This record gives sequence, C-alpha cells and structure tokens, in this order.
Amino acid sequence: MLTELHARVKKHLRENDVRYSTGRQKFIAALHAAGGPRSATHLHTSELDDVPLSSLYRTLTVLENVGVLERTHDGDGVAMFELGEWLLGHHHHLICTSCDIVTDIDLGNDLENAVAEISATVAASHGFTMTGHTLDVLGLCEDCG
Amino acid sequence: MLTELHARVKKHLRENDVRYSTGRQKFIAALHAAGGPRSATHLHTSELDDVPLSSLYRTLTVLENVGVLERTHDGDGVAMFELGEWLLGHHHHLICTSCDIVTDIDLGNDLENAVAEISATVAASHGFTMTGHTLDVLGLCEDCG
DNA sequence: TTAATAATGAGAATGGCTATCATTATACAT
DNA sequence: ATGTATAATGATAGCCATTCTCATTATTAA
Repeated sequence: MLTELHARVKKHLRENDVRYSTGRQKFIAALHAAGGPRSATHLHTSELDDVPLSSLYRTLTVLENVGVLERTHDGDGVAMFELGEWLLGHHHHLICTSCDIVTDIDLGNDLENAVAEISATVAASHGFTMTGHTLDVLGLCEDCG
Repeated sequence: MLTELHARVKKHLRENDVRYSTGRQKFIAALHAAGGPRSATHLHTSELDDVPLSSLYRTLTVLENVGVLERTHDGDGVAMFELGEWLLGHHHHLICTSCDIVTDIDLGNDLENAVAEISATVAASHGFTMTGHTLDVLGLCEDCG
C-alpha cells in the first residue's frame, strides 16, 4: 500500500541525503497509481499537471539517480519512468505494438527462474558477468487483438 | 557472406518498389560489418562519414520502413539501427552496462524454444496475442568485468 | 531566528531527429 | 541512344524531448 511505499522511499532518500519533499511524494504516488512506465509528458498532462516540465524532469532525474525510479524508453525513444524494481518487485513487460501501452507482469517463480537461468547460461558462455535481464513480450493487447 | 546479403536485400527492395542504390548498398555493408546495433551518429563518424546526417537518417528510415532494418534505442533513448531479423536471424543482446557495447548473440535451439514458450505462456494468460519477444542480458563484458 | 543548503520555477539552450525544397541520378519508353 | 518521369540525395531550417542556468523560495540545523 501507499503509506508503506512512502516509508520505504523516505528511508532510502534519507540514507542518500535527499529530501522527500511533498512535491516528490506526489511523484511516487502518481507513478504508483499508474501501474506501468509513464512518460514525462504523460505525467505533465495528468496527475502532475501543476508541475512545470523542467521541474518534472529534474525531479524524475533526481529520483532516478538515487535509484527510486528507473528510466526506460518507448518505441520512439521517449523516456518512460517507473518505480524501481526493489520497490515494485522484479517484473517484465507486455508491450502492445498497436496502442503502445506497456503492462507490468510477474512471470511467477518457475518461469522467472527459467529465464534467469537461461540468461546466466548464455552470459557465462560469452565471458559476461550477468547483473540482470530484460524480457519483453511483444504482441497485441486484448483490445487491439 | 556479403554478396548473398546484397542479393536478398536487392530482391526485397525490388518487391517493394524501392531502389537499391550504391549509396544504400554502403549502408547494408556498414551495418553488416558492425555486428550489432549502431547509432546514426556512430555511422556518421565511421564507415559512412561521407554521408550527410540528413541523408543518413532518411536512408535509415527508408530501409526501416521497408523492413530491411530495425530500430531500437540505447539506454539514453538514442536510435540504434541493425539489419532486420529475417536477414540476420533471430537473436538477442548482451548489453554491457559499463561500456554500453551491445553484442548480438544466438541462444541456440533449446534455450530459444524455452524463451519462446515462456513468452507465449505469459502472453496467453494475459489475453495477449504474442508476435515476438525480446530478451536482453545485462552485465559486464569481458573487458569491463 | 539566522545562516546554509536544498528544492523549485521560468525560460533559454542543447541535441537528436525530421521536413522542405532544390538538385542530381536512375529507370523506362520512345 | 535520348528524353522524360520519378526516385534519391544534399543542404538547411525547423521541431520537440530533454537539460541547463539562474534567480527565488522552502527546509534544515545551529
């Protein structure tokens, strides 16, 4: 729930000497409510429409640098922000190639372990030190399919 | 080899009423030699340094639209271009989080089938019509690790 | 309550990418 | 071969997401 999320973020920011202002709390709440990655423009025209774009980008960057947010990019290279994995849990994405909506999904233990093992195997065979993996499933969502 | 690649591209372009000019052949050769996704800027400062940026982007876009190239994005949202899967074969990426170099890898039949099956399973359970998947392995390359 | 420092707002500046338009090259018909 | 239609190219201006700068406001700590 949201209050626990705020507590975890607050503690993390405190440990990194970054303040958890009321403005920043709104960012966390908005991204938590979103349920998936969102662009700065999207946030600017919805939940955070009272925050100027420059402040919006700056705050998103601050939260990213401290590890609270993660930045990805959509098919057009536009930055998308979502809560970090350690807050949200490790997950993957279903990407609708028609409407471009991204949905967070959890593979479940068995499938997740399988993917992790495959990644580790192939990384090792190429002299790579694996630190993580990304699995996105592309297709058409229920509405578009 | 390169001549066979040129022949396949030429045929494909002909079927789509797009010419395979000598300039465009240089693009295919450059991306084939690269062995992984490359940015427009990278190409502009290496193999294709005699092609102005506007022409470079336009040609890359033309080749993308016709399906010869695929466009992805690096960690900063910068567009990266590589030969399409039907030319290069289905593959995945090892991404070094230190030097940002991306290496194409082939999982091999067994691992590839496993990933495809996992993706299909999770897509189906969410009402998704799967059309593809992306698996990137993050870590440190041999030089950086 | 004051001084030090962090956070915010507003607007300018940057950079990747695209659109425009004139020029050059290529393909096809005669 | 030669001319004509059309595609490809180059140069430049423009667009838009993102970042930078700097003045102002809020917050913390003594």
